[in-house]
Amino acid sequence: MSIPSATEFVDQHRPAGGRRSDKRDVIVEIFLRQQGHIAADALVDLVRRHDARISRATIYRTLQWMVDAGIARRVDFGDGRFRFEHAYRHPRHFHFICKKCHSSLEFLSSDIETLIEEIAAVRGFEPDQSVLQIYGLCQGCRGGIAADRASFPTDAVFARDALRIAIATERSGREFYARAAKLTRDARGRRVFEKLATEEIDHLNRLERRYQQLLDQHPGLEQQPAFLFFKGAANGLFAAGTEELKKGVDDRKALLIGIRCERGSHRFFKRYGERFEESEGKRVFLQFADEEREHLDLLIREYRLRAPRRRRPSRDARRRRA
Amino acid sequence: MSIPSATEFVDQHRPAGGRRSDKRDVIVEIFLRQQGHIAADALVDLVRRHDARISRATIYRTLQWMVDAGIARRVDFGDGRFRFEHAYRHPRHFHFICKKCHSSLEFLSSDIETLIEEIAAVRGFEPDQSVLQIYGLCQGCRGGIAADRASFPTDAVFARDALRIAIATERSGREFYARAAKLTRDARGRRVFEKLATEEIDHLNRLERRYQQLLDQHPGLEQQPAFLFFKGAANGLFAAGTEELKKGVDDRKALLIGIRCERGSHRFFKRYGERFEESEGKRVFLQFADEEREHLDLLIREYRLRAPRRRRPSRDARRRRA
DNA sequence: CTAGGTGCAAATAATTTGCAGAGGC
DNA sequence: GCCTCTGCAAATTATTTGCACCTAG
Repeated sequence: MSIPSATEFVDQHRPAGGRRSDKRDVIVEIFLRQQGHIAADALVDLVRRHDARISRATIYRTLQWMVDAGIARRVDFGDGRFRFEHAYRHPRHFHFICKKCHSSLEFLSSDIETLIEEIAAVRGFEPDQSVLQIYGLCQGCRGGIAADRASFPTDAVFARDALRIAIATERSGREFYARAAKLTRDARGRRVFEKLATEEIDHLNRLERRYQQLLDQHPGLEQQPAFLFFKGAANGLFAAGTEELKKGVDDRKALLIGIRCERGSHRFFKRYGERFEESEGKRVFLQFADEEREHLDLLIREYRLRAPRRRRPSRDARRRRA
Repeated sequence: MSIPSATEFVDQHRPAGGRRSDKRDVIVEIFLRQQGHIAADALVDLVRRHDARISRATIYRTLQWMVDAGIARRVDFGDGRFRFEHAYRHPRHFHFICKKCHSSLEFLSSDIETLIEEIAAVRGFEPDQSVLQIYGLCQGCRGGIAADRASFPTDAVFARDALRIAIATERSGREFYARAAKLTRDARGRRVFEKLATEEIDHLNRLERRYQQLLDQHPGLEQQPAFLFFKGAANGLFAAGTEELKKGVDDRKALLIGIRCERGSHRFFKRYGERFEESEGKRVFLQFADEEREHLDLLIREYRLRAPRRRRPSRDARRRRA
């Protein structure tokens, strides 16, 4: 389950019944080396520099082949020509497009995607892919400081942001459980929350170590602007639990609240992670989802072990028995 | 300040130093009669049916002229040709595009637009216009019931949705003030909240009358699917106030809370209304914004009138005086 | 041997432009 | 009369295709 190399990535996507060809391999290889998007014509230039005998038609055909195979995506900035960007370690995303210098910034927003899905459901539409392009002026062209166009692999930034979301989620979980422990009078319930809080701290530490590792691997990564924006993920998950705390909570109830939170977290990360092509970021999402799932299973087992508190049989029952 | 007719709309947008021409007028007139979007070629057919001597080039040139003047918008569905839609009583919007039957549904989401602005600000980008196209399968092509393609003027649906948001906001305001009145122990504070609640009911009634009027004007309008989606507007505004109620509130504090809520509401509707071309929906937004502003001013005056409660001078002060 | 793959040149398709003449102000 | 608008045909631009040839399996 490790991340494939570029060659493996292409091989995985190669359609059955196709033949190999040196020229196509050259074109694909040069294409995959590109950061961001490239127009067909620009790719022709690049390829020609390498081998002048490769014709323009072949390059167009290969581009089409890559799009069909899922190796490339065709994007349209509305200026009458298509650009292509590769999918290798490069999730689908949205674009800010500068009208002046024609540069573009990439980003993704889980919140926007969630809203799109909600609205589509209301209108009975089954969305398949969304194109969001925001035209305007970039920082540089507005006379501000130009954002550094250092070409970090999107994948690394994506992984970083995925980890940041995971960390934010754990933090918010830790805070919730700590607060819950303070508020809970029932001793057993309190102990459950305390344990949950400790576990969140453990998990948080692990995530933070992994984050640090990633930063060590890519010096300067932390300063890269955000790629993946999210608000709902971390904020929404624990909100529902807060209300219930007021009613007083015993150990089983506490476990139930924990189960609900972990399940929400698990689902969000699972669902979101599944949306992406193989990449470090996808792995962060899915791994975190798995970890939440494990924790969830543990809580469920714990819940089942604790028999419901014996209640004094009701007056009716006592009378009937007598 | 009434809504201009189509002719007035064109005249308002006509650039200075241009000359009139019958042919162009014909093209513009036929174009403005269209619902939804139309490809240049299709417009050529339509215009030719009216006057066969108008050349293709003139129609392309007029289309360009309309886009420059802000009468038309050019939209790109990525299939290699542009479509045009007019701006007259037709706010900018997003599209669901069916990959099978090539139909399209229009919608707008204040929440998505807010998120876009927030993200743009973080990335230092100054957004000017956003293109959001969601490709997939429409209800009809999925084998469900086809949505009725009854061609309601977008403007009417937009106005309806704007009123719905305003009504939802008032409702949530009324509920908040009623709850606040119940929770407030201080008699003067309670009376302030009670008065606010009554005022909201008045306002709500007025809005509902207006809504009914609109429905009477356009039979079948209520059944049209939603065009404008919103979640944040009504929900978010009164949330902050709820926390404060717990701390106990006197009349001045109650007024302050009311002021904050009305101000939030005013700002949202003002800002959102200003984004649109002249239309019934824009008017609903701006009028509602004005009404909130009036209410706000009233509250502020009321607040100023009420002197702060006299406090017993502190022990230090008494000692100093002695 | 045969189904793809490739090169070349020609075709396409939507849109734009040069230029001569028509027409609004 | 001047400057803009219009019609026609030719140009442009990015992309696709027909066809003869090539080559991997």
